[in-house]
Amino acid sequence: MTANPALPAAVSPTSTDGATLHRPVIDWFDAHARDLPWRRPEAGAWGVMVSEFMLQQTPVSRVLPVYEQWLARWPRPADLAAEPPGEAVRAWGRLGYPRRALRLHGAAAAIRERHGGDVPTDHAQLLALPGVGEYTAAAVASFAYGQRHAVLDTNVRRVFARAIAGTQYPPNATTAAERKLARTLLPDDEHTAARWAAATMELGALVCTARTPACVRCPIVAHCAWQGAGAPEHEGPPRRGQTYAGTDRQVRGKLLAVLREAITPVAQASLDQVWDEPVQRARALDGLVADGLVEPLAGGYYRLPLT
DNA sequence: GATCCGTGGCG
DNA sequence: TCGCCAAGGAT
Repeated sequence: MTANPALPAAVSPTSTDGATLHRPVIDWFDAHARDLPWRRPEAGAWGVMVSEFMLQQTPVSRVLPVYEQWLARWPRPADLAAEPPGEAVRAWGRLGYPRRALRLHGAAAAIRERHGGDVPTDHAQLLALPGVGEYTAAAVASFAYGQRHAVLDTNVRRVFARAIAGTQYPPNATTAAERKLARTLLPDDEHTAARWAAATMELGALVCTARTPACVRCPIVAHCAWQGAGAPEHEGPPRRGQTYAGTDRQVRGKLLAVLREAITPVAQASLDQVWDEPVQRARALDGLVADGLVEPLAGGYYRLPLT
């Protein structure tokens, strides 16, 4: 990694190092961490994994009720794997991105087949599961099994961007420099590293928030490069806004909402009512079928997938 | 690396 | 009101 002339003092050894931050951040976490169900010991690795799938791009408040119902119905991976994938899609409700439900079902099946029904402890084996990427593999290994991994989600990236790099926001896509920084800042001790991972995420979620950070409540504000620089506004191109109205995603959502509520197969004519434009409507439905979220039947009927 | 993939709350 | 944002992953 080459020195960035735009960030002189921010990354210099005179500002701070990881060890300086560990204690105040972890102490703050011990005092202020939310009591979330997937953080309780009884959640187990499966509970942690379910929560991580649901929390991908979805706020905690909306995940909570679905998570409780999900774990009550499918307390082990094999319980979910025994059901049709469409049941996972139905139980997913309105969490959004329903392909996650399909992947979670697929992960449960893989856990049953390849790991004897137990969520694997090995990072590489976690990463090989459907729907498990770099972040989720590290999160499950760290939160469920107490291992030492750099857990780099949007919260942690924002905390590091401000505290270390001195910028308001991290880059749009995760960079090699960010990964290296996260590894450098990771405490040596395994248990402490796992606490650090959870603590930095929580700090980003509760204090170092995207819109209006509560710096007066920040345990490391005295070490924060961004605050030290006067909290400069983000420069450069705007961070990609995601339009939704009128997109295929909206149409897919409307189609799938009908199918989730239906116990019996749904006729084409019923699906046609959710969107006027026929070309886009057909494209959206084809996409759902291609993704395995919808199963086409003879005679123009559709349902959530049984296989 | 850019794009696609849902949904809803909030300032 | 409406753009922004929320514990990403797959292609």
